[in-house]
Amino acid sequence: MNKSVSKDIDKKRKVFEAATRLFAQKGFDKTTVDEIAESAEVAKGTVYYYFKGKEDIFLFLVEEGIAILKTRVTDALQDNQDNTRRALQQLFAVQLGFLHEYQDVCRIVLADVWGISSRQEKLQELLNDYYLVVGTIIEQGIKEGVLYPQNSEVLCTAIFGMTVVVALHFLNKDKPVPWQEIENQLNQLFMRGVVKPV
Amino acid sequence: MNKSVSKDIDKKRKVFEAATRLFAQKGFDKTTVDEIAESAEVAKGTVYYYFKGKEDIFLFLVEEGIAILKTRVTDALQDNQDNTRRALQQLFAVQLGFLHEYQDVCRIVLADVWGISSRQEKLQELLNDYYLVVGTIIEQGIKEGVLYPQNSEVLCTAIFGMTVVVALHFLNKDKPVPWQEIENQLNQLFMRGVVKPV
Amino acid sequence: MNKSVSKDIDKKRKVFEAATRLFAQKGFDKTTVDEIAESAEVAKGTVYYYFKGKEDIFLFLVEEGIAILKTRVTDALQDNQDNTRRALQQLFAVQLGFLHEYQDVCRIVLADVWGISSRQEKLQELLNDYYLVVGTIIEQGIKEGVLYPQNSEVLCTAIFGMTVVVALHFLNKDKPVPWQEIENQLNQLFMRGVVKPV
Amino acid sequence: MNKSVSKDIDKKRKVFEAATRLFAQKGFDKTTVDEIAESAEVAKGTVYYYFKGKEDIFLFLVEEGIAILKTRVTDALQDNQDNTRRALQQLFAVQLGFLHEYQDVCRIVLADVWGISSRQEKLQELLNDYYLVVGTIIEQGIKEGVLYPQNSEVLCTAIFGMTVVVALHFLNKDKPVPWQEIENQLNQLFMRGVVKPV
DNA sequence: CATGAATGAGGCTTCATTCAT
DNA sequence: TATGAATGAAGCCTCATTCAT
Repeated sequence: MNKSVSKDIDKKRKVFEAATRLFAQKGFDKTTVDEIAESAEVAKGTVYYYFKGKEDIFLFLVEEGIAILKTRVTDALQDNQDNTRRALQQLFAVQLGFLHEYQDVCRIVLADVWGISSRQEKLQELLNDYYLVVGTIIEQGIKEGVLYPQNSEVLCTAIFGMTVVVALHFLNKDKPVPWQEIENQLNQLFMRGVVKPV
Repeated sequence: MNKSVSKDIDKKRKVFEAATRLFAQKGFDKTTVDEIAESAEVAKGTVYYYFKGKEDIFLFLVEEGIAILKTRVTDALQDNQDNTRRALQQLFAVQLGFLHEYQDVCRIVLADVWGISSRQEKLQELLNDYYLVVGTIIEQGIKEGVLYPQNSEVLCTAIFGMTVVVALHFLNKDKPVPWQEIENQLNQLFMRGVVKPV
Repeated sequence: MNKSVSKDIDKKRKVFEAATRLFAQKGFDKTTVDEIAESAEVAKGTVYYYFKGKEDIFLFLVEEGIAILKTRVTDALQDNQDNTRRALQQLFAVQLGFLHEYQDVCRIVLADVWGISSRQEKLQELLNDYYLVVGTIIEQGIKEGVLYPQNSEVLCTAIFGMTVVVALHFLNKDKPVPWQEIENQLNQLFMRGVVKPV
Repeated sequence: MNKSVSKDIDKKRKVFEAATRLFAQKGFDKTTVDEIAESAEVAKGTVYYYFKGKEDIFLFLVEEGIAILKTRVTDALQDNQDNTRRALQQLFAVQLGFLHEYQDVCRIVLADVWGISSRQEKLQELLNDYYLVVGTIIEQGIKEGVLYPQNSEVLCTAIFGMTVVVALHFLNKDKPVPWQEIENQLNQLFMRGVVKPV
């Protein structure tokens, strides 16, 4: 009985994982349900037993992904509530770590967040939720005088954008990603910019 | 004869523009050739008279887009070869301007650039070409001692990522985009970071 | 044990009744086994425990329906063997009463009886059986000189057709069906036609 | 060029005729688009080039069928406006003639007019339209004192029902249908009933 | 040059049925 | 006796592409 229960979860998870892999590789539209089923080693009907449809898998997957990122970031920021400097450093670390672990989900999100279909609307909602979390810590830093005054919306989208694009760029290459170097450099960028003072 | 030639060019351009518009609105896959033809006010066969197929329109469009961006950036950098500080400022201005003017093309490219399948490879090649241009000026700046020493690949992908994601984020909202504010803020980020010195 | 037996019967009946309801509402093909199971408040497997399949439920239901009608008509006719006039009156009364009481079954049967494929053949056989019963009384009436000489096959199918179509027409409207008026009018039609003699 | 035009019409008509045949034989739900295409000797895509979908074919077919019947009946009734007796006789003749020619459409209508899905609603609307035409002549006959006073709605549905069911019953047999005998007998039914006066 | 009728491969989804428990 | 997870055949429909004119 234990076995059957674990098996059930197995099948749903297998579908879920196969879909993530394939969506990241080929995009939502180019991925067929047949491929998902085959890659998950279940019958096509099984996909529909656990999910209402292709769209449903997508949403499930993205929601879960962003939820995890949000949780991690929230936790990290809360642990450093009294130290904005450290909080920002943690932000980079957490985002890069997430990219490392969940690069597939990130690719999916990035590929679909532009455009205007209904699917994207839901996605942007989720992402905006996430920006809010980061925005809060930034505004707090500005109020405390730790950060220069500036538009927090610009800043947190910039942070997200640079982290993600840098990471995905390196992940696309065959060489191992210099995670530590990236993290350090982004931190430096934040601490002093890139242009030396005159 | 003059008339017929201008008409021909007209039809090809109309198809091209309709495709751009639709790809940006609904994505490559969700756009049908029927729609393109209708939106361009030509018969479906005409689309195939001027382009080899849907994919062909896409490539045409993307190549042209990136070529324009590359030209603009190259020009801007060359005009400021002796002043890295100004060159970087111009880089932001040009990138943001391009996003503003060609947001349709940008959406299309960006929606497709993050996967790892075959079509994306072509795209990434084009993008890497572009990174090279930007990388050159950065390395020069480092050598000249104007920029802090750092990995130029990280920096130029970071620049690209932050610009793009910020711009598209604001373009997706209904309000007008605060282009000037964004440009200033990204410049400041580069000049001094965001964290005040202790 | 008593309890379990009564329960069993309960479940089979519940499935049967749910199926009847749904078949009448949405037709055989548009009704799914899932719906039947849900509507009967049993698991899907249970449906297959009691019936060989969807088709089996259908046949069970139709056979039972026609059998009831046949019994009622036979009884009514036998009670009036010596009075053809009354027998015909009873025929209308019984048919209309049956349509009233079993309109679900009637809809199901009637929706399927007019094709010419294999399933319908079985149905038409059952119906022909029924026609025979009615035909007998008519022929007797003719022989006795109570009815005008005529083709009994035409007459009994006409009786069936007019009764059914009239009844279902009114059942499809939202207003209450004027059963008594219909019965009287059909009787009058048989007694004197609708056209006044010149 | 003439040829191509006639060919075009040909293809649409071929689809249309194949669908009619199959719907009548196996019912709407049991008929697949593949079968329609194959039976019409066109590619599956062609079916969708001319019709929006299976439902669309159905509607087209039924609308056309009922429209023809309505026209014929209207014409016949108008030709006998001053003679209700003859008008009724013509009504039987026209209905039976229509059943003879368009038995497929009739089967389809009959099979689908019961039940309550959206498809049927449209159908019942069409049929009610038809009843109205027949109802008018009946009411006129009553007003003129040619017919016995009675509910015209009951009468015209009864006429339709008996005609159709009788005709289809005989068409289902292998023997040739005794059209003349049926027509005469139904006329007699209307002129004097079936029961001799005491 | 330009057209649009015609195609057929391929995608998404539904659902009756089976079977291990 | 009763269940419900799992299946896969089969249906409907879309759409990029071709080709005769």
